[in-house]
Amino acid sequence: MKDQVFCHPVSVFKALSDELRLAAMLLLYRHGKLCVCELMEAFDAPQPKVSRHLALLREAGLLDTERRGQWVYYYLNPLLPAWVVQILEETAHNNAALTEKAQARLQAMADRPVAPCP
Amino acid sequence: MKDQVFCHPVSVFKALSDELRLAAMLLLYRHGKLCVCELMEAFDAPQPKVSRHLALLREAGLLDTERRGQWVYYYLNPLLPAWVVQILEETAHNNAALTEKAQARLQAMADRPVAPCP
DNA sequence: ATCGCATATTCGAAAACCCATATATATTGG
DNA sequence: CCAATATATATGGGTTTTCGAATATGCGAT
Repeated sequence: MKDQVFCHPVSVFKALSDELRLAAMLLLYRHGKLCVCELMEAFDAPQPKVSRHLALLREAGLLDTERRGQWVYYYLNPLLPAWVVQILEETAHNNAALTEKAQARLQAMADRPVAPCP
Repeated sequence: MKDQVFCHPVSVFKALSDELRLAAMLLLYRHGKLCVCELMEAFDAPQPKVSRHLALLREAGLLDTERRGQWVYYYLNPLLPAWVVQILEETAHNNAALTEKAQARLQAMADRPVAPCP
C-alpha cells in the first residue's frame, strides 16, 4: 500500500471553495471516473472553464487523470489522505442539492463516451 | 432544541481557505471561547487583521460573539450544522500542526483576561 | 497529411481578496 | 468628562482569482 499524499488543509479548502470545483469533486467521488465532456454537460459550462478548474484540482493533488484515446478521464487521486475523503463524504451526504442538477444532466446525456476499461 | 443554521458548503470552504481563519476556527473549536486579544497573541498578528478575519467568519455564520466588558469573545455558532462541526473535527484531528504554534503562544500568554462566566 | 473532435493553454480585463495604516467606536476607571 | 484599553471599520494599493474568447495541442479516422 502506497503512502498517501500530503495535502495542506488550506489548499484543500481553497480548492473546494468554488461551486464548480466542489460539485466536480463530489460527482467524481460518486461516479469514479468522468471525462471532461461529461462534466461540461453535467455543469452546462464552457469547455475552457471546466478544463481550467479540473487542472486546478489536479495541481492541488486532489484529482488524477488518465487518457483514453481522445478522452481524458478525471478521478479522485487514489493517494488522497483519508481525512480529505471523509470531508467529501460528509459534504456529499449533507448537501445532495449541490450535485442534483449536474447528476440529472449527466443521466440525461446522450452519446456518452464509453467508460474506460480498468 | 433550536434549528440549525443553513451553511452553503462553498461559503464554508471559502471561509476555511485561509490559514488564520482555519486556525482560528480550530482553536475556538478546542477552547470554546476566546477574545480578540488572545487570538492576536496566539497568531502573532496585528489587531485589525485578526478582527477582520473574525468578522468574516461571523458573517459566514460560523462564529458568534458575546461582549463581556471591554472584551469580545468569539465562539463557534452553536447552531452550526453537524456536518460542519464534523469537518472541523476531522481537520483538527489530522492536522495538529495547524494550531501547534498558536496553541503554545496562547498557553504562554501572560495576563489573559478572565474567562466569561456562562 | 488532413480533418474533426476532445482537451489544454494563453491572454487580457474585471472582480475579489488580503494587507498595513489610519481612524472610529465602545467600555472601563479615575 | 478624560484617558486608556479593546475592538471595529475605512482607505488605498498590491496580489490573486476568474472569466470569455481565441488559440494551441493530441489523437483517431479517412
